[in-house]
Amino acid sequence: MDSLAGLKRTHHCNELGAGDIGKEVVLMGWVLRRRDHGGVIFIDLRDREGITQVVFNPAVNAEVHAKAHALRSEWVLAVRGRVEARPEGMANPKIATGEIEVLVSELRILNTSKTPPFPLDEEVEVSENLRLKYRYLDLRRPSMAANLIMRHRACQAIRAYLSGNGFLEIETPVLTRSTPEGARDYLVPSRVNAGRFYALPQSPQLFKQLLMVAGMDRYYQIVKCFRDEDLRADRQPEFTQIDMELSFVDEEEVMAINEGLIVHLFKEVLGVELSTPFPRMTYAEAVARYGTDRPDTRFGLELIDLSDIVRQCNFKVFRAAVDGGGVVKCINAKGCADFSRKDLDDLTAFVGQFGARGMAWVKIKDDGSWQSPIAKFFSDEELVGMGRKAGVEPGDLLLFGADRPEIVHQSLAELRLELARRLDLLDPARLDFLWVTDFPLLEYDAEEKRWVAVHHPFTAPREEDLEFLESDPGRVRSRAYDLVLNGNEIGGGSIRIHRTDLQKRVFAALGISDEEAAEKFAFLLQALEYGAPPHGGLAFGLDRLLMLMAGCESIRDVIAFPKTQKATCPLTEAPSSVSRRQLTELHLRPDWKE
RNA sequence: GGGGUCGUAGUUCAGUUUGGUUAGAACGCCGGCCUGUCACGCCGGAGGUCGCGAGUUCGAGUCUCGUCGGCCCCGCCA
Repeated sequence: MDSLAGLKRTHHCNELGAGDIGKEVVLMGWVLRRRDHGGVIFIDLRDREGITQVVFNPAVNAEVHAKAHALRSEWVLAVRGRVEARPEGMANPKIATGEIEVLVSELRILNTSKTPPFPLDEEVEVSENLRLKYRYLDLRRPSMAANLIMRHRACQAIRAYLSGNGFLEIETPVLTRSTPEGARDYLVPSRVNAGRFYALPQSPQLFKQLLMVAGMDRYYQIVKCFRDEDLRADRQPEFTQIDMELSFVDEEEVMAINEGLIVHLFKEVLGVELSTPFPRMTYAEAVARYGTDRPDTRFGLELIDLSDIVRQCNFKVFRAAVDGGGVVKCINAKGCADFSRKDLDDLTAFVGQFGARGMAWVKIKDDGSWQSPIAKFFSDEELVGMGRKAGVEPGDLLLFGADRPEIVHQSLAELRLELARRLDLLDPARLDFLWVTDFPLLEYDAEEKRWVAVHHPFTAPREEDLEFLESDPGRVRSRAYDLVLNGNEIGGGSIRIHRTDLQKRVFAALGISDEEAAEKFAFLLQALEYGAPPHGGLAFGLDRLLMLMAGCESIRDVIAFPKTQKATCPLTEAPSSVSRRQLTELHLRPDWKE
């Protein structure tokens, strides 16, 4: 093994090109592949940035060539040599440095390596568990390195933009207090205060409001947040938000500044020019047309409301749904009348996951007649009415949902996406941003038998709806807004309540008593009494945003050290058990078996 | 808490439907040959608790039950 002493790297492995021919250079990196011809030996040398072919020629330097015979995958090398043009017709267009190679005159073996447990050349998919266990190897793979480089550039672009727009980057505590509402907290026991616990923040929500009261005017932070809930492809127990808050603004200004941020980010990182303002849609319209508050607007297949038409019909399922306060809606899958019985059964099972108890369908035949198990239940007038409203043409397929609105909306919204996947309607090149506004302030939680905040309890209600806060809470709209990209919620925020009296009224509407509010939120209510300015903000889910920008299927691919679906880390084997003594110090008595 | 799916060589997989000789392939690895390759090529070789545990059977990678783990989803995630 050799020393680095006296040798300095001159270039990364992506840098050299035809313009460098003749230069003496020093490269350092890992052996990606070796091609040993017995005579000449080629090594693809890889570092974070790219790949360069280095050549050992026995005719040029027999000693160095002999040494190179021993090289194996992932050994760490320093090479000194001259940049040479590749022989005529030997250029490799697949790599950035493909026009040249480095003819090595000095080889130093800085470290050897065991044979890696999986190939690092991206030719085969490797199980994610193994990748996570050897994440330091997985991250050497060019695509993963590129994701982390992109993440860095995104964070730099975000900081530059926000700093340039008067935002201060201010850190908030990670050890803070548990507050009711929202996700389950990660708790940290206090050694110094027996029986007391810190909570890791679900978001810096209250601190950023306090910073507004403190006169900081504009705050941002790229910050870790923690939620102890079950994981998904786009959900990790710790994740990163771009968090911000602004004083003396209304929702228009918050949205305008964030459109600017997104435009800047996509230009800097992806070189994509976006046009603003982004389209907007109210929550009510989004749910009515798409069944969801985060519609993917890259394709049609919108929901069509037939409730009024079938109100009196003879099909019991439809009539009962409407009579019971539900709705009947359909999707017109244009040109899908050739779906087989099995296709329809699959789709019925698919919507079943979301609570739909069945799925009626109609195929429109070439002569315009309806082929359907349920057609016989409808009058001509009803058939004509439905057909007209759904815009049917021969060859179309109508798929129906009839139930409580939540079930119809969720199942048809998911069905719409499933159809789009099957029909290949999701254009990966398109970036459809959409602001969704006018969310309801509260929704009724049947399980808890009380009203809960749709966004969070500090969201300001719309002034003109305030009169209904006590009499008809579900009717009150909030000053909240979400930003949606291709059907993914990438950010959300609101104008906050900045007056104590209103905050107390909202707590009351949420069934939080004065005593409980005083106990849990005293610091916030008190702060609002000392000249809190009008303020509002927004937070982006950075991991999710980067996942979409990188075209990945999972946020794990844009996080250096993510956790598995069971919230474990195969690399460190966290979470781990701890010593009896540590528990005792924390005043915890275990009730589990070792 | 629930549903689905996967677990076989270092890796990616086939074999499981219908139980039956010595569990295969490709890549990787090791050795040999090879001076223009770039997923180099040619020859040879090593490498397996079939996730784990019970059960059924003359016999289990294959069937049954349980269990552990990965991934996807529902619930949950203000």
